[in-house]
Amino acid sequence: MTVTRTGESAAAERIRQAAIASFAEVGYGGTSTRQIAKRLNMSAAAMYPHYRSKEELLYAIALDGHRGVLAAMRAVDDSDLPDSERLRVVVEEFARWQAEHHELAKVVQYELHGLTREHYRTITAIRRETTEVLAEIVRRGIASGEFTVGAADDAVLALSSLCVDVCRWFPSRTHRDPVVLGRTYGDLAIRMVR
Amino acid sequence: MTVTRTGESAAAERIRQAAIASFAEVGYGGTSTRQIAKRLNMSAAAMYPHYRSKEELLYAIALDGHRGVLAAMRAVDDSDLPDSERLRVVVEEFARWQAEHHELAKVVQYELHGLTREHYRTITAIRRETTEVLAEIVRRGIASGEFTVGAADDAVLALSSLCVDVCRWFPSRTHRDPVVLGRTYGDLAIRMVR
DNA sequence: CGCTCATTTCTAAGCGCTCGCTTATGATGC
DNA sequence: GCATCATAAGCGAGCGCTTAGAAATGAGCG
Repeated sequence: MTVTRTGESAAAERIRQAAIASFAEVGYGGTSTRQIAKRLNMSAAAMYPHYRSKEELLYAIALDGHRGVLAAMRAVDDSDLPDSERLRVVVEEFARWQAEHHELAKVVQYELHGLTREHYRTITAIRRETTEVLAEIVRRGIASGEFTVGAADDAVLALSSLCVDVCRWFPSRTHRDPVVLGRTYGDLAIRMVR
Repeated sequence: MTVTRTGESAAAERIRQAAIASFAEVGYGGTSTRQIAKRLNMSAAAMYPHYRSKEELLYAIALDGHRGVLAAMRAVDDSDLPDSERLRVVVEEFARWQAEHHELAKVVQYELHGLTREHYRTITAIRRETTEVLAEIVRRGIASGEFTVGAADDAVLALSSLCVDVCRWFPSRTHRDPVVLGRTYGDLAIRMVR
């Protein structure tokens, strides 16, 4: 997941990683471009050949993160599975991803206020696709009678909330393993809708 | 809930409210003391007779918020109720509070990185008390056999997550009424543990 | 009620520092 | 030898916070 993407220099990747760490720790507004550079023993201006501004750096991170979680969920979503199993697997992966990438996830979930209006819109469009993955499963489960929960929208909202919030506290004294956490949350998800 | 507290000037209250709005919108690091003053048509220095620093202002807000949600939950917690009803009422109130005070809640949940180490410790101590309110209910429900969920700790974590995350997205197109949201979340909570 | 006086809370100005970002220029590698 | 990526230096603006002093406030008292 820290694989260098095609068409991107290793330095750009390192800058993004340093920015993620700092944004997650003290927020976008609380991070200066000089702090990011310092983490890499670079000069303060070294970022600008790779990202034209601090906002573009945030946008690149947000785009990467949102695409990452969407791809991860779609990769494990299998419409041939029984509805309960299908939901379990997807929630497992959602929660696991938030734990595994908790710093990136923090930026993705809490620091978007630093984006321009246009960039923000692009990001929320991807977010809607992520929600839709869960929504389709829940709607089908209700239609088939396998889920007994009343309102599909509310259940989807709650399931998303549950998973998203992982990045706020992970890791904790009691939870350090993303896979174990995923299994726990997968179980709780099924309890909630069935 | 916006009642002026004893021993506090009206100006201090107005400054806190302006700071909450700005911290919630662009983060603690993204807010300058001049921006807070501007919202009140005050000079930039007007804050300092009331709060000795920007960090003390954040601390006052965080303290107020954490005490508020703890008091709200304790006020509705009734140990004579059946475990399910008891849990429902408390979760209802927790979720409702996060929705009702979503700006304050955002600061309380996401901006604590601006606190000194010592202030942070004081805050997390209050937070543990809040978790404990839920934990006692869940543990008792499991002991009595009314709840079938396996791990009490995991269930408490998930219930907290569910409620805390409300402040991240509230209000939305589909959810604007804190009381209605509370009822929805109360139901989902019981489904999760029973 | 009107008046005084100490205290509190405001404003204008500004200190030293850091901010995001640009420029000019030198090093690096296909 | 040309594009790419780094650097040091620095621009104008804004940062948290302090100071000096003016205005507002409220208690005590004739």
